[in-house]
Amino acid sequence: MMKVNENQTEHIYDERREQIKRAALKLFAYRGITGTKMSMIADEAGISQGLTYRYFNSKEELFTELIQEAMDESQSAIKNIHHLPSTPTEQIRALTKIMLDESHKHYFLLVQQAQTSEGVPERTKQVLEQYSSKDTIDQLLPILIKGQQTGEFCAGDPFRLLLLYFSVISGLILQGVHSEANWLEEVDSLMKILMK
Amino acid sequence: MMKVNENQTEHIYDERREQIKRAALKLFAYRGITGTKMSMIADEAGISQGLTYRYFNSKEELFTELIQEAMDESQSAIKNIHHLPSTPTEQIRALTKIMLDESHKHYFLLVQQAQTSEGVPERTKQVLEQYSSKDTIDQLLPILIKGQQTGEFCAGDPFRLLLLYFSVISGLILQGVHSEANWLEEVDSLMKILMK
DNA sequence: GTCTATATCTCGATAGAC
DNA sequence: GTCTATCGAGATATAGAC
Repeated sequence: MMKVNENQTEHIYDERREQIKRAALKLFAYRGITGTKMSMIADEAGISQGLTYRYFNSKEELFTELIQEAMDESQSAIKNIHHLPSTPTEQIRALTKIMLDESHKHYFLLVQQAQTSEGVPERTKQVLEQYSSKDTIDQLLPILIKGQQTGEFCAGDPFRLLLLYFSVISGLILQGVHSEANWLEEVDSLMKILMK
Repeated sequence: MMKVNENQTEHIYDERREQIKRAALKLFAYRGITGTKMSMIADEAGISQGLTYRYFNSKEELFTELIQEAMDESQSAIKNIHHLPSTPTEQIRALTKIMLDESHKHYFLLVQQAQTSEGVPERTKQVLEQYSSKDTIDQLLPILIKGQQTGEFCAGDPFRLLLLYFSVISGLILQGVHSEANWLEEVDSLMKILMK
């Protein structure tokens, strides 16, 4: 008969954890780990600074957990692409749109921040390497090669082409942060990089 | 007869200033202003931490001076493009190569960092706005429009096309930091964004 | 569970010896 | 001119009251 209460307590606990993570994601994505203070995260989440440490042992742990989530998220986005039964062009277009989409932006920004700035803790680097951009691209290689065979995509080293393409997308997301630009409408312009 | 000594002293002073600036540029570009500690800059320059303050009043001043320099540098790169008497395609290609070039990379990265991360001091923001990316693109508009008239470039809003293109370049530079990729060979792939 | 208070540390900036 | 020592602000992380 203790069960219900226990579950409820656990539920509240998880909720608060998520609340802190949402606040932290937003801040980390825009300001990086060194530029984000724990007090800012607490403010954004509407709780006291000290309480944050009841849910996360350190700033580093919080940051790393978010990176892990972001990686999982992008992995599953790529997995889903393969299940869409359409042309390579449409598959890449769909993935591009997901990446540029408002709801995924923070995650991609966070990873971008972590990969480019050097003030990242050792523990976090390990998570980043675990799913390297190389693996991500390896998964997309079959799609690109098929597109080259059908004549939709241009010739050239498929790996290098994909690396270029996704570097471009990542860069655009970062750039768009301030300019308020919405590159979603420019997907076709971007895809010209891959097209014949 | 004091003149010679005075000049020499001044020369040594300027040399050291440049030495600090070189060290700071490298660090700021990769780690941002909040991720870079004055002690790191001093280490990189091979001097003591305290000495840095004999040459710059504050970290902010050092950062802002570098931003100013980076802006001047990119402005003059764009000015020079107009004096090259060649086709629009060649002009844009030349500018792209300059931006991706090793020697300019740090400057472009620094500006990128400053424009995207939020922990930037107020004074620096003013310098950034002084030469906004809008002005930069405005200067290149005639080239793009000419290219559209000659049929080299694709149709579409010239401003939006250029903004997209230079966002792509900036993003690539950032992305390339760690992957050691050299996108110089990919200039033609990138320019497909603009081409017919 | 949550907040306030505080110990501890890190960093920017200054002071003073050489 | 340069270094070492140190101050003071602000941040992370902990402790203790409610």
